[in-house]
Order: sequence, then structure tokens, then C-alpha cells
Amino acid sequence: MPRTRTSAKDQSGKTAASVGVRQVARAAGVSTATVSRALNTPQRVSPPIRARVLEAARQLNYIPDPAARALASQRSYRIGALIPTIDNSIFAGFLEALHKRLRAAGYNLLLSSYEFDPKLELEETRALLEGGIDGLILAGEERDAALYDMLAARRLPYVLVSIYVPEGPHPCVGYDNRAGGAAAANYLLDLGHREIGMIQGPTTINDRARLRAQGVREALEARGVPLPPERVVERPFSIADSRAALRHLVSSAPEITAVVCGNDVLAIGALLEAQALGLAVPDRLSIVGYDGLELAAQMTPPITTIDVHTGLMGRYAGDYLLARLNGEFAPQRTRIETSLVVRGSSGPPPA
Amino acid sequence: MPRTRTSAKDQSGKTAASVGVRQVARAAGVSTATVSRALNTPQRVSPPIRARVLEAARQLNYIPDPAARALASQRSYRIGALIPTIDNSIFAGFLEALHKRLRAAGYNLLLSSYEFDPKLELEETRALLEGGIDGLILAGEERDAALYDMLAARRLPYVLVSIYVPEGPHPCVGYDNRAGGAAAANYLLDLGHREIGMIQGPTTINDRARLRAQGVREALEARGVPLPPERVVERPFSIADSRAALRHLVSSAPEITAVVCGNDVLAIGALLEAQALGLAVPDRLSIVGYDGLELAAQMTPPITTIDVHTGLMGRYAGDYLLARLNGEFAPQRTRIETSLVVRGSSGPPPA
DNA sequence: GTCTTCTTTGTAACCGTTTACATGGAACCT
DNA sequence: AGGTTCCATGTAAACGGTTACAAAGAAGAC
Repeated sequence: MPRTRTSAKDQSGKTAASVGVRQVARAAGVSTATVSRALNTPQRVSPPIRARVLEAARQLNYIPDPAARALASQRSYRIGALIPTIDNSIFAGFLEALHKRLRAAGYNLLLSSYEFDPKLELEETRALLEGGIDGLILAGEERDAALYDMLAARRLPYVLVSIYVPEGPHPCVGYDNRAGGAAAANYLLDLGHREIGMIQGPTTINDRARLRAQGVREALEARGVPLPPERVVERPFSIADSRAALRHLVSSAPEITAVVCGNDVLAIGALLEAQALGLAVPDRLSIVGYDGLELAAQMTPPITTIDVHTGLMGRYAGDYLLARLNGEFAPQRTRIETSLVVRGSSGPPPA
Repeated sequence: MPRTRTSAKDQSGKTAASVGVRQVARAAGVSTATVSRALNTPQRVSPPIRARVLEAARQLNYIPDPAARALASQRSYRIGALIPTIDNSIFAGFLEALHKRLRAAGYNLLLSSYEFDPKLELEETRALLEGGIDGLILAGEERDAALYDMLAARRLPYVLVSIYVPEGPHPCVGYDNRAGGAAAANYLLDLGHREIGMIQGPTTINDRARLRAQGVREALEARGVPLPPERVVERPFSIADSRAALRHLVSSAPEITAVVCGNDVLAIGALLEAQALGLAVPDRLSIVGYDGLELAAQMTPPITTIDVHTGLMGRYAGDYLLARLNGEFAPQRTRIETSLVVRGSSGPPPA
């Protein structure tokens, strides 16, 4: 029958096996159970023994085998985060805060991006599950139902970010994109703008972009200001694309005096292109963004934007998952406030 | 003595246990060993049986338990990447390519950043090891020796990126930062500049920044052009910092006609500040960056830079680790070429 | 002092795979 | 036909921890 796996253990002198609980237990003169407890639930071990175990572990430079620990405890101490793209830094602050929060609780972060491709998002989710995670973070709500099915089948805790969904089954930590869009539009309307254009992100596969655009539309409509199709351009989130978008916009609707952009990357591109075209910002054209990127604040002129406290969002998202994993209470929805930050890229329309 | 862990298995109807190899094996009428082989080494199973197993696995929606697999196979199928910061997008293209390469081979990516803090880098490495990785990617060569010791103790394959180290013990996939710095400086010298300043990244904890600066120094020295201390400013990689740096530079050395920047983020900040100060770029001041960020190319004027093919770097770094993990040959060092891309931010010095 | 309760520690089963070795049959020699 | 290989498959022992339960000892109650 079966064999004895060759690996130099205790007695046999060869290939000094790497240290495991057994080695530590022997060194400390206790059982493996006590070692495990001393390391994971120190309060359940008497101080003198605890000290002995910890010292032995330190001396032997013991690092528990993550796979064995995960298998036995049914916990991987890993959280997955699935973000649309790592390319623009919208998620940087969020990820840093999230990472910090998780790290403090002993969790690692598995990051994947899917370049706004729903198909790829599904595949990456599967890959993440196959890699072993205890929880998952997703951006926005809208996605292939099969993805939610997979999570449900495995009862995997998850939380949506970057979006606040007032009802429905999904826990979320985010902000009201529609209200943000409306705030940007209302601000411009209040300044006196009536000829307004919009550069929006890809709305068919991105509910945040769609909601922002919807907020703008509704605000304009409420004030009786038209937003005809030639004043709306939809483009991916890249500087080059948004430059092209602004060029397109001012040629198809030269009368516009302000542009609402779906995010700050688009706004930066719009600003750069406006300047390249010789359109004075904000005297001839006002530009408003969304997200609160540092770069947007550093442009000349600095860009007016809807600022989002992404760091807070990262921390709360981490809080939510950690609470769930510890069986504690966690609010199903957390709303992150956004605020209009008025800077130099916006002003009253030309007289 | 011990108990029987409560968890509804095979017969006992309750709490329908999630599917495992056993369920798949039973459904396909084979042993668990065959299931494992059909999934992991299909060529070692006869076609008809293989088909049966795969079908059963599909039907049951079987996803192998990653922890069990890792424990038994002594492979986590996870690679760690430790980058200085996720904040600026220098690493975005690199990470995307790396991720893609690893994914294709069935590996997940564990990402951590350390905000240029060596202490934190060490901690994060430990966290990564405790989380279980088969390989590790590090940026640059210089770091706490304890970190390399940890890797050696566990015989963990790793590779340095963003740097090309001609000799020494560490495998690397990167480029010659010194040569790049020299190329930037020589380009400006060739244009006729003699009064040159430098905004560099934090050189004490960042060997890439230091090498770039060194390259610039050597090139200037070789042509007899002085680089006195008041023409050198060292700052963190942020737009706000580099704006301040340029302000400082033109006040302490107003005679300079060109600035070499340690990377494109610094260059973008320098450009923005120069414009804010009313210094015409490139007529009054030439600016050169490093990295080849998309944004730098989109600025007005677009920024001259040392372009790095980071996507290639990601792929090769992945190739290296995967080869190592498969016991195949892998070149110890791979050099990524860089190229000077001349754009509108640089020109001859004012007459 | 005896009984009860609580705390601390040990024993060994179990987590769900992979894989070394055993086995049996087909193919290939001579 | 008998013997040798080779290939496909099954059996069951690891992998290295955690933890349910048992047991022993300490503390507290009366």
C-alpha cells in the first residue's frame, strides 16, 4: 500500500525540514494544540507557557504554513478586490486604505482588474475564488448575474463600493452618483450656464457612469435646460479619449459654455484639449469633474470637482467585511458623502 | 477521545456539503485520484474517462479547495508583488501585463505597496509570506538585508524589476536607470543647454532614483558642465512636491534653461509650475521626464521623456518566475530597452 | 474537607486535496 | 506462448495546521 512521503523529519538527519508546529511544540515542551492557541488565541494560554511558546517560535523563526492553516481553520485570511482598472488612480487611495485596514486584521489583499470588460470580470472572479478568498469587494452593482450566483453558492461575503444602492440585496459602501452628477449640473446652472455639454464614461457597462450622467440629465431637465444628443459624448476613461471627446463636442455644439465630465480623468483631458484649442478656461468654457484626484487639483486652472473621500470608503468596506467574517453586526449600507469642490476651472458663462 | 466533526457529508442529508473531489469522483464513477489527474494533468488520463470527469465537475460546479490543493501540492499558485506605491500609475502597465501572464498560467497576484517605506516593505514581505506565495516581485535592488534573508531561508524565487543589475546575486528584469539619466542629460547638452537643474526622487531609499540622478551627474561631468547643489532638488514623487521643487529651483538658480526630472510625475508637476510662473516651456525652460506615462504625452506641451516598455517588463518578470517554478531554465537578467522620446517640452536654450 | 465550577493543557481527528506506490491489463518482444 | 514494458487507474498516506473533546488541576462555595 501507500508510501511514506520522503521528507526529512524529526530524527532522520537529512534535509533539515522547515520548522512547523511540531518543532515549536517540542522546543517549548508543550503540545501542538498549545502552540496553536498561544499564537492564535493567546488569552487562552497561561502567561508563562505563552511566553515560552512565543519565544520558541521566535527563535525557530517559525512562520505557520498558510495553506495548512487555511485548510484546518476554513479561513484563508485573504480578501479579493476586483476593480475596473488599475490604470487611472481613482482607486489608489481606496486601495491603500482598504489594504491598511485588512492588514491590521491579518488579512491579505488579492487584487484583480478587468479593464471594464464584464466577461473578464466574471473570469477574474472565478480565478479569485479558485485562489481562495474569504470575502470580495466589487465596484458598482451591475454585472453578470452568474457572478452573484457564484458568490451566493459559496456564501461568500462581499460588498459593493463606489455606489450607494438604497435597496436591493447587495451590501454597499459608496456614494450617490446620481446626486453627485446633479450637484455638478446644478452648480453650473446656478452660475448661469444654459448651454451645457457632457462627456461621460461608458454607460452601458458602468452603472456609476450611467448614474452620474442620469443625475446631470435630471438636474438640467428640472430646470428646463435641454441636453440634446449632440452635446453628449461617451468615451472610455482616458486622457486621449477625453481630449478627442472635447474636440468633438465643441465642433458639434460650439455654443456650449460648460462641460460636465464623468470623472476627473475625463475632465483633465477636456481641460488640456480646451487649452490646446485656445478656449479659455473658465472664461470661455467651464469644466467640472468627479472624484477628486490630486492631479485635477494641481492643473492650471485647478479643476472643480465632486470630491469623494475614497480613503474612508476603503476603510469602511474593510470594516464591513471584517465584521461579517467575525460574525459581528455590520450595517448593510454605508453612504460616503461627496462634496462639490469649487476651483478655478469653472465660473460664470461669458457675457 | 476525539470527536467526529459535525458536517453533513455523503449520506447524512443535512446541510448539503459543498462539492469536493469525492462528489465529483462518485458522479463520474472513478476514484478521487483520477479526478485530480483529469483536472491537473489531463494527458495522464484516458480521453473517455477524462471527458466523464470534466463533465461531472462542470455539472456539479466544482471548484477545488485552494487551501487543500496548496497544502497537498505544496504550491499556492500565488505570486506576490511588492511595489513602492499604487498611487502614481507608473506600475499600472507593468502590473496589468504581469497579471495577464500569471493568470494565463493559473496564478493569482497578491499585491502590496509600502509607500517607499523600507520598514513597511519588510513587514509587507512577511505578511505576503504568511499569506502564502510561490514567488515574489520586488522593485529595485536596495533594501533591508533581512528581507533577502527571509527569501533565502524559504528558498523563495523572486525577481527584481525596474532595475538592471549587471552583477550580484539577484535575478532582475529591468532597465539601466543610469544610462537613462545620462541619455536625458546628453540630449539636453546636445541641444546646447549648459545651465541645467535636476529634480530628483528620494535617492536615499530608492536606488532607481539614485541611479538616474547619478547618470545625469556623470553625463554633465563628462562634458564639463557643473551641477552645483543649488541646482538639485530632491522631493517625493508627487505633483504638489514637484511644483514646489521647481519653484525652489528657479528661485535659487534662475539661470537654468533646462530641468531633468527623476520621473514623469515630477516632470508634470514641473511643467505645471513653470507655466504657472509664466516660464515658457520649452522656449525659456526645457523639461525632460522619465517613464513614459500616457499623461505626460498628453500635456501641453507634451513632455519629452525616457520611455520604458513596462508591459514587456511585466511579461518577462512573469516569464522568469513561472519558468523557475516549473524548474525550467530562465535567464538570470533581462534588460529592457529604454528610449528617448522627444516631444514639445524640450528645445534649444534661449539665445 | 468535599463538591462544583472554571481554567488550562493534551490527544488525535479532521480539513480536502495530491501523489507515491500498487495493481491489473494491454501492447510489444522474442 | 511467456515475459517484459508501459499505461491507466485505484488505494490510502501524507500535507501542517486547528480544534472538539477529554482530562487534570485550581479555585470557589458551603
